[in-house]
Amino acid sequence: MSRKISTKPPSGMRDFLPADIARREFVIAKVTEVYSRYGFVPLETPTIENLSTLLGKYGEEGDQLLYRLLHRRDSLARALAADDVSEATLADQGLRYDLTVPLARVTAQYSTLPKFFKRYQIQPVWRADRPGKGRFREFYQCDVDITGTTSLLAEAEVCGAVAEVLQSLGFDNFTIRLNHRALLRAMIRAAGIDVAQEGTALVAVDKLDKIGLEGVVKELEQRGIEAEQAGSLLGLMCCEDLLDPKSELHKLLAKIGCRNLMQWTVSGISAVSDFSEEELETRRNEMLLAYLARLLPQGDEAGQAAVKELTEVIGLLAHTPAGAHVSFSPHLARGLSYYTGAIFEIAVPDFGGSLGGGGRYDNLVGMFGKKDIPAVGFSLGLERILVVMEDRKMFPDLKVGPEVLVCWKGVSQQDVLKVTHALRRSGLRVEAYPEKTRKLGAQLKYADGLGVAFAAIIGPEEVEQGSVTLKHLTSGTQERVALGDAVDEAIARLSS
RNA sequence: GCGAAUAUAGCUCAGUAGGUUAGAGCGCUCGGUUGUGGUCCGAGAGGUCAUGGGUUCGAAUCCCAUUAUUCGCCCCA
Repeated sequence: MSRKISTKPPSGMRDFLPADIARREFVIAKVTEVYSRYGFVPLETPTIENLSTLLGKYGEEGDQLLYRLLHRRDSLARALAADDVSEATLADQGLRYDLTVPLARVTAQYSTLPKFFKRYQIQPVWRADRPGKGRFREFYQCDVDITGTTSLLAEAEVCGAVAEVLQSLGFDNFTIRLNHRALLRAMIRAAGIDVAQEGTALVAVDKLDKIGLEGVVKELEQRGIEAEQAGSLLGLMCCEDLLDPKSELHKLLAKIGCRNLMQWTVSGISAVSDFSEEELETRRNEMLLAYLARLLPQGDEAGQAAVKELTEVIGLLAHTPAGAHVSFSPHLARGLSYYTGAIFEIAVPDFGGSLGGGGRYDNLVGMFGKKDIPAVGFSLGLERILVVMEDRKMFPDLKVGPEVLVCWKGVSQQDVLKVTHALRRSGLRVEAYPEKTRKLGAQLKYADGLGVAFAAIIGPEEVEQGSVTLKHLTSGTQERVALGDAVDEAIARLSS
């Protein structure tokens, strides 16, 4: 025996055994079916991209999580011999980090693509991240994107497609959270926070669900943002809570001494008054947007435009499968830096982390130095979906492997193959026991372990009369039938 | 990147006042005579106790380092 070598796959990466593949393919089949019905076409791009393609698209954090590939052969020797040897000089390529940037590259590269390129792409991506539950270093994303238009109909289409995928998989209580990059920026401005602090502020707010209001204020203070500004930001981002004078948020702002609190409360009352009581239930999103429009300075055109855009998107989404699931979430902030407009994220109850996310990115294609092409897309995380579906036992009984094992004794291997093929011609999934055994029992035991429904037993007598003995393993009953149509009938009879 | 815990058979785990030959369950192999599995009974194989060093007459057990895994923090699908 040679030295022991670890047989585990690398950390954060997995082997997909046959049963895993069955579940993955089940989900992928639904995804492709829905996406193609929405008019999306498939695309695949290389595992490896040049670092120049990848770097600078995902923000600083993202750049650090890239898997980088060393130069090869002579150029590696040259890189090592150079004066300044670092991660940056030793690598020139990397594994793709997502599917959006490769799409942007492809869109910039091929002028022959349709003006409105609707593509879906289901491939693995790699991130040199710390693995955890539902979090891997190699994982599949299922992306849909539409390039070439700023029309909000595109937003509605990608959200509708994603919602329909989730519905067809059996999810009913998911939420598509919706926000807007420009709105986030407007809220930060309105709170009196320096735009340079935007990134750090959003990171802190993103933790709201985890650490609570007080926690966010503390976190923001640690990052050099004063309590009052922090409070104002929270007031804007959680304005729904402002409508309730008894909410935690109200107490917090009062404690901090937020100057706007009184005026904001009044705006809230007036925003609510435009809607009937019934409408407040059904049109919560529109009401919140109307409220936010009052909270932001009227002169902030970018902010007001963002509110208007979101209102339109929500109006359009009402006519798609996403309509009932969309929820305007002003504190939603997504990490990737390339988003420019609407941003989305999918949440399901009792699962930390999202099933997917997306948004509009109008400047990404232009970063390749060609003309700007606007785009919007949505990405589903396949493993997240699988984790949740497994937890909730949402999979049907997926058949995998053969349904018949040919067991034999006292006959030639030629006879075994003859019968095996005859059974396969009936459309059955058939495996033949490959080795000669002394005991038939060993073969039946193997059949049991395989999980096949039937054993097809042949011996000299069966070969003689061109028949086969079919044994139904769960019931133990068996019949000897002639090869051919009689097999189908016997299988149906024994299965029932 | 920081903190904590864990590492014994293919799998799940027992096993400390340091003491012969390291155990169990499951799984695996063989047997309980002819062409019938699951249950039952019997037998067997399988471990340099993560790796390297130290303390000791003696280490799976105590100490140190390394590696890997898991869980928090950070960030994300």
